[in-house]
Amino acid sequence: MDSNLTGRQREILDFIRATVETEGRPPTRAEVCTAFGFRSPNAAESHLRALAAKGAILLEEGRARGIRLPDGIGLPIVGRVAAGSPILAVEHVESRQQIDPALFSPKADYLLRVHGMSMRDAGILDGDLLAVHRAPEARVGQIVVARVEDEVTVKTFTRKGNLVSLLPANPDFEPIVIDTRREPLVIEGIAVGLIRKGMPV
Amino acid sequence: MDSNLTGRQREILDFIRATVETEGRPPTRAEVCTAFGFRSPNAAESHLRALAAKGAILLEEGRARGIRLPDGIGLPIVGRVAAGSPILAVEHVESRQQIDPALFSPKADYLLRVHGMSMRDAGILDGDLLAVHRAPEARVGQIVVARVEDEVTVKTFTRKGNLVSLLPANPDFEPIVIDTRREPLVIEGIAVGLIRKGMPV
DNA sequence: TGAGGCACTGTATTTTTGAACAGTTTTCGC
DNA sequence: GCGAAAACTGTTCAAAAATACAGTGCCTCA
Repeated sequence: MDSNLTGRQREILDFIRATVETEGRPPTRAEVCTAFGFRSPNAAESHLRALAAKGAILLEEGRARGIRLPDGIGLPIVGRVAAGSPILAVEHVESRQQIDPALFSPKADYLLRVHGMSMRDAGILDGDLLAVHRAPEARVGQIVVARVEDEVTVKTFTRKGNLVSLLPANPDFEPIVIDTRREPLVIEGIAVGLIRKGMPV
Repeated sequence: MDSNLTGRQREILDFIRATVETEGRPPTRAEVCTAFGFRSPNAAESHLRALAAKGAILLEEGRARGIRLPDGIGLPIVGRVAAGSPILAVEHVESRQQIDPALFSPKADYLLRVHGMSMRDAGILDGDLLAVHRAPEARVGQIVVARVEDEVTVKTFTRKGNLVSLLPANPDFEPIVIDTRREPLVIEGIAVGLIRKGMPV
């Protein structure tokens, strides 16, 4: 939806987003012009048309500031991940949650629904939404989302040379040890926070 | 700031908030008129003036939809609560967090910063932000924020007749038992969710 | 009881915006 | 080096929006 934009169109879209964020309303054509130094309102107009044609924005005709940003997208909630497909593939997105990614730091890229109790002692329970920042690498001690043999798992990351250990936080579970010379280990991201909706009764 | 508004002014302000929420931009005078059935744009105009005079909104003159809502306040984060003062007293509010209260259900009224590990086995750790819905009563099994002898504590609520037990979720801690005929027990709210910002390293 | 604030009607005028029409320059794939 | 899309300039005009001015009815409070 957002991907096939030209560089300039992306800049314009970012400006619209920023304006909505900081001023609480979309910009006018004229405001786009001053922001980018255009001398003709039609420069803005045609960019908006292009963005609307690509579905990046919606234009309501005849209304002042009639630019709509297609819905508050929010963070995707990723459920069970099928083997061999990327974690953010559409079929894994259960729903979306309207949350500011910058609530966490570094920013969260998605929320992973946690299955099982293997991280219980780290206060990560079954059903929790783990806020994950996409990152290809991790430091020792960080809680990571990793993919091992096409299984997505949440564990604490440690490493000794080529030997990576993924540690559970629950004595009922066994660590996963991987020799990275033989088996590939894909870090999908690092945990940056957690959201629990509702409390177990 | 928000309190000394007339009934009608409050309605108008709520409408403005709703419009920003659903449409992503503030309403025009004309839109206020149609929403309330006014026949004169000046009805809207004077209400906006009144709201601006009371600081409930900011008006930018000469701009279409030039209504600004003074910043999204968000949920208060309550830190340590001093003895004898209400939990939402200003001096307890560490800061505020821009989160939709309706993320949780029932809605969260504030976020309580958790101190200590007495609820560890319920996945509630030191430093977590507990989303709390204000409620004067609780059902057995719910995790509550309670005030006992001027101490604010988070525990699981149980009751047998006049005997209320507040159970920790950690064997290192002792339950608190209260005879409600003798000691008063104030339920400040029930836990409806949890947010953890950052992960222990 | 009458002065003042609130909540409106009604009309008019100016700005701000959106949007159409007609062109020019640049970039880039082919 | 041709042609098309992208990225603009410049001008114009009508609709949308802000805003001023002149009133009316109702309620409250002194």
